[in-house]
Amino acid sequence: MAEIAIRDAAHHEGREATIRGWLYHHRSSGKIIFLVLRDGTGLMQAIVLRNAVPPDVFQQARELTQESSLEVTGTVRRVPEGKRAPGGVEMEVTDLKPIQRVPAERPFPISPKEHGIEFLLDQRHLWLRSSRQHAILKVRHEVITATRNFFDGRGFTLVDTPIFTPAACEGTTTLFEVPYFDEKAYLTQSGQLYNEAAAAAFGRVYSFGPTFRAEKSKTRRHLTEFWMVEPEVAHATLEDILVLAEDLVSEILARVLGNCSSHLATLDRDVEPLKKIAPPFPRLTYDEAVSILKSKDSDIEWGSDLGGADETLLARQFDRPVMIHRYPSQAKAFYMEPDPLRPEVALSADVLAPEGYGEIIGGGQRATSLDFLCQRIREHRLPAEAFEWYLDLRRYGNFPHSGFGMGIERVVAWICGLEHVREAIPFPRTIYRLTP
RNA sequence: UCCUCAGUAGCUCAAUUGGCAGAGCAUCCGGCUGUUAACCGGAGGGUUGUAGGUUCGAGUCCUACCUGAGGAGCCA
Repeated sequence: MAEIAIRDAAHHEGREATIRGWLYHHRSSGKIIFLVLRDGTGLMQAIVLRNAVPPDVFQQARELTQESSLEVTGTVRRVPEGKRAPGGVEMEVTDLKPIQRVPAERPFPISPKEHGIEFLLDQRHLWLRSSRQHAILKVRHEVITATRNFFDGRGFTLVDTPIFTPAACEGTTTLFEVPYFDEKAYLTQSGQLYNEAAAAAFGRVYSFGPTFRAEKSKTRRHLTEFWMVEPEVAHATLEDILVLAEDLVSEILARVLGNCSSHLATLDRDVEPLKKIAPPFPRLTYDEAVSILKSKDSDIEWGSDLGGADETLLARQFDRPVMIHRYPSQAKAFYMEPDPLRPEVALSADVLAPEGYGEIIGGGQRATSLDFLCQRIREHRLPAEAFEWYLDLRRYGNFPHSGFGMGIERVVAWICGLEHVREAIPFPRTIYRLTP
């Protein structure tokens, strides 16, 4: 007897097979019971007929509750003409063994009806089983795989950066402070500075891992813990990494569209806008962006960062991600290289996703001058001693280099068409949520 | 930190001007051989977020607090 995955059920048409999984839905109609099974690879309907199975099997099928775990054996067959079932094939059950029956006194909390977001987030450990959450996290997996393949295929070395850090990478945002024996440590908010050290050792590197920001942000685009991929390229200019960024985003889209069409359909995602994502992406200077925004009645002033509404307004002008470059230095991190032609702007860039999903990438060319960096560290009131090792990179074989960071959850939220990034990570952490 | 909104059954929500605490789903019992968030009949299920106040009477009005959601600022 073959034990099969639901994903492969169509290849077993006309044969007996066993499936191990969970009961997603069930409907009973007197002498016929419909069980919708879930095994992590898909959904399949199983049919139990009263006059075709032993009485105890029929009775056990009748008593099954939602999300009970079970093993079902039967004949795989095409769904009869005029009937519907997920996947096009169904199983006529010959035998059925409950592994654990969910007790009726304490049924599975997420019934197939509407629920509020607070309840669903409290039940996140169980909510993951729903077909919508399953589809989102499968897309997330493809986004991550595409990202790693992209860099691995271009000669990049994965270099893991520390999560405990001694000080801010960018003093502007809030850090999570944690006790570290007799001193204080902070959870990383970027692997950036360590990537620069690694780039001097390996040339082309990337880091991929969790990032923590203690920002008290309560918006659809923010988590306190999110995953970021950060490439850093020795001898690259701002223009070089803009090309890298548009190639990366385009390759991710191509892979997801190729491998996840059924998941995107589950999410009711309109894929037409996604099919247009290909290089080159439009590029705007910050100056051009500000004048476009002013012509659209934004009250932005030169020198300040773009607000969420500004980002959406700009992104709506284009059918693919838009790259805004050369921001005012005052709005950016201390390590950004000034534009030699206009020192008041930095060789920095952000990539804004279409359809109002906001900033998915931020990066730029790193400052090389030791004196300039010392001055900027003073201006930002950062603890100079914590950056001594970083300044060594300018003392020993100084080199121009550039890189960026891409937020995985924002990319997933955009591709899946989600209303909030909290669904794009298995267990979201937000300002008011630490559980489950 | 600020602004707005919301807390009533396990879940999603009603409850007229302040006047008997309700429905659907879920659960249990019964019916139905092709269901699709199945359907039909019945049953059980409540400290109305917490504390105080006004009133003959508060889910409803007032005060404080708690919890959550959406947004701003900040960011990926």
